Amino acid sequence: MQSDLQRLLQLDFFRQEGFTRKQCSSCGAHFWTTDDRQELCGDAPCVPYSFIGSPLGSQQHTLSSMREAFLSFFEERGHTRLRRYPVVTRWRSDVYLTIASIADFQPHVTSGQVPPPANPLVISQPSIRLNDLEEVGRSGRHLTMFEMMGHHAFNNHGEVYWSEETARYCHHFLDQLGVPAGQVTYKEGEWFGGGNAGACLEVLAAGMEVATLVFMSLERHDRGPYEVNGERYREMPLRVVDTGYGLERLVWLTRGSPTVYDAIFPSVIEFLRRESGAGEEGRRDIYALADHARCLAFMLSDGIVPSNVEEGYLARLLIRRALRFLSHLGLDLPLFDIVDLHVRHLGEDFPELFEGRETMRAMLDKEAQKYRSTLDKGRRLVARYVREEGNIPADKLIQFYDTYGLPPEVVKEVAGDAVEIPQNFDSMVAELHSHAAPQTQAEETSDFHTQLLFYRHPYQARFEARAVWSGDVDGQPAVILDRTLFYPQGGGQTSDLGILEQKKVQRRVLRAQKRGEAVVHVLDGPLKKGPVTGAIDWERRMAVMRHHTATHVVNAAARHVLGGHIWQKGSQLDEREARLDVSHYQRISPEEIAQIEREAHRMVMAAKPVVKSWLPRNQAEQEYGMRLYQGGAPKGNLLRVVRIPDEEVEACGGTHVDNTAELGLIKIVGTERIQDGVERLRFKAGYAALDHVHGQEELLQKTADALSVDIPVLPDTARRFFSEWKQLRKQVEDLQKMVAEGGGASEDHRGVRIVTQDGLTSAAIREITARGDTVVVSADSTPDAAKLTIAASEGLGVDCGAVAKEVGALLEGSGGGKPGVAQAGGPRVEQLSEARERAVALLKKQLDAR
RNA sequence: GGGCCGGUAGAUCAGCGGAAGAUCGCCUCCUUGGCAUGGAGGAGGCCGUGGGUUCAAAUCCCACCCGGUCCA
Repeated sequence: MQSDLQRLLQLDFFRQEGFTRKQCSSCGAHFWTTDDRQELCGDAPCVPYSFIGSPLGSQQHTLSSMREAFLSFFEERGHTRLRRYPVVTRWRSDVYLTIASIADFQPHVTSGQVPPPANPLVISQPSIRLNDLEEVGRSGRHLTMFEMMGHHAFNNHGEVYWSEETARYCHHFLDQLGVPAGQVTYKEGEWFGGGNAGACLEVLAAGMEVATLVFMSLERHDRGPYEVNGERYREMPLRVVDTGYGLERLVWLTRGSPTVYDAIFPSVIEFLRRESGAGEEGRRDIYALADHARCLAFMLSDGIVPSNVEEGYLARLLIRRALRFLSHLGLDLPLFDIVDLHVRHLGEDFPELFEGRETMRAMLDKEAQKYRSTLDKGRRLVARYVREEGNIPADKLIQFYDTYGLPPEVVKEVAGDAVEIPQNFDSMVAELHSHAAPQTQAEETSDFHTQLLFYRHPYQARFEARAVWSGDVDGQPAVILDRTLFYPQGGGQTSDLGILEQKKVQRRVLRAQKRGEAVVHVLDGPLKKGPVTGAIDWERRMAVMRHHTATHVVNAAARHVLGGHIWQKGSQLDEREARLDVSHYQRISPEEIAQIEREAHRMVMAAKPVVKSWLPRNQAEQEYGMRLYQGGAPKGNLLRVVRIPDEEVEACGGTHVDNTAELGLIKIVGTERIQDGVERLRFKAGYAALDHVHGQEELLQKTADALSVDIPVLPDTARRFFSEWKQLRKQVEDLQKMVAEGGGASEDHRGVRIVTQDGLTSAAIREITARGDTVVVSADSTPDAAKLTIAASEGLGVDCGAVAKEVGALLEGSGGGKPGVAQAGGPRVEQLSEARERAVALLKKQLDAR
């Protein structure tokens, strides 16, 4: 370890409390202990758990009592208690799930951009880590979801507290729990993650790590003087106390049960044991199932929708694992029932879990149903493969997994000895997907700053400004202005178009785009530095503003109609149309679309103001919650908040109308499924919506005209025409058979009937030849192509293919087929009758030659 | 976001350049006192949509729509 970092851990506190610094005789790590005889660091694997069967502490805790003990301990010592954050990270885009309490404050607070919501603060943060998934249930201590209790101090301008106080708090807290000081060791270490690093103390009690005290003081820098885990770091101005106490582990410590699962949700374990009747062999499945269900309770109620992408995929992964455990245990009950056990249990401390329970049930049922059909389909596939091909090679096994989602164990169930699962299956799958990491685009910067006039003056179309830079962008002339009304492309909203004028020279603005703090206007001709007059295409801007406000309205309407799990997953809008992608677990039905439209119009007709304001991030979050982050994770401390009172609040940088009444009409024109779990709503507002309705009416009218009926009877008429068409097609075939049987155009040749009848369908031809001893020649033509079908009953010894080949040449085309049936064709329509005669002649010749 | 797979009768699927098939289900009749079963016959297909290649496309190519699946 770096000596500078190490020095930080040589605390006066340790000396005052009678700790001595030792080096572990097993792993070599330095640690602090009050027990002179202690030679080992106290961490796994050097030391085994010693609390199982002999718990530590003065009382046995529950999750609830331990959490409260921790939070109030720090509250009493000047910390502000914060509510938990969601387990899905709406406020940041670099990770999907909240993996630690400090994740709540990254990157905005830890980078110093945003002040902490309180300082110092204490929180118990439900956190999800899926990296040791296969250990869950097996090891007795791994959990997919756990609460990380943390007290944090952000030492920016003034010092709040640092390592001495942090260690002291920890010591006192453990003391208050009744954990004897002699059982606790503090192991020195270094910590890194999320671009930061620092020294840390691992707090070990009875062989288990119960907390980590991190002193985050470094940030990544290419030429920094520190090296941690192979990366360079330098000191940063903000020093952060980042502590993480494992709630579940502390509870376990005070209960001394065989596993952490028995300690924290005994009633769920008990239920599963009773229902499944499983003994020792079902232990692992029961533990893992109970764990996964608890994790899912948080994931789903925090708004994750199972999907094949992003965090939704992680939820699906857990759901499918849980379903497999269910079936291993022979339990025939909905997964929701087990999740609900947790919800009812946890609901006292997290009442929000109760909301959206029905949605949770619907999503879980849907997933179970999907998984069942995937497995059914896969099993049939495997069974057929084994039947037809025999053994399943490794690459086929991988294909079953990768393409059809069939885990190898399921393949094994069906295939038995016909398959062998390779040891390195997982890495073979990984190999399949190894490809270059997507290149991250470097953010463009600029020395210039453009004042954005459209926020203050959203209804202004003309402005005066100065061109402060003139040059080329991607080979096109462009200028940067000191101030502009042109909205640069961003946040899903298209760029404004319009005109820039300078001394009678007019240039069209082809697009405006952001470059750092500047707005670059790309032009159809060059302009010089100096004063310019600008005018944006006002009708277009107004249409865009309508679409943007309509997007917020539709988002709120969709949430009202479909449920609280609806989150914006993206949006795109211009003057013609808006597209809003939302998280949802099934296709949106036409009825729901109608309801959403209706709900949207309720907001339009209520003529609600659209209020825009700039708020500090903490204030905005406090007033409006995480719902703000619909469009992704904005940067910086100051957020622009667009609010439709009582309906919708979003952090959004786009241009909006002042009142929902200005939207006029909102028409949803289509839905698409972008991915599993993400539905796209396409809609139009204002004149664009009206134009769309007119277009639809015109289509209807044209269709009605084509059928010479009135619009109201159109569906019936179309249905009638379609069924009549099918009926007539059948009749034609039947009549053709009858006509051909009647044999007006047939002759006998050496006991074989030769039928020449044009325009026969293939069904008729087959019928005719089925009688035996018959050959058929049937011609067909369009204005620019001629076709001849030649067919013969079985066993006549003629080769229709040869005939077709020769006749095709006559039509300047080609032909071929099987002996029993063949086609010939070509462009020479006028040669058709000659070709027909030739075909008959050739067939006769063949019959003669038999 | 990327990769792979698929869309054919009500269901499950085969066919993968030369006449749209199988199994189950459905309908009618026969066998039976009735049911299960057995037998005979029959109905049911814009071969996802739109372009293209070809004498000829369910089949090959392109685009789109719909679905499945794995990875980040």
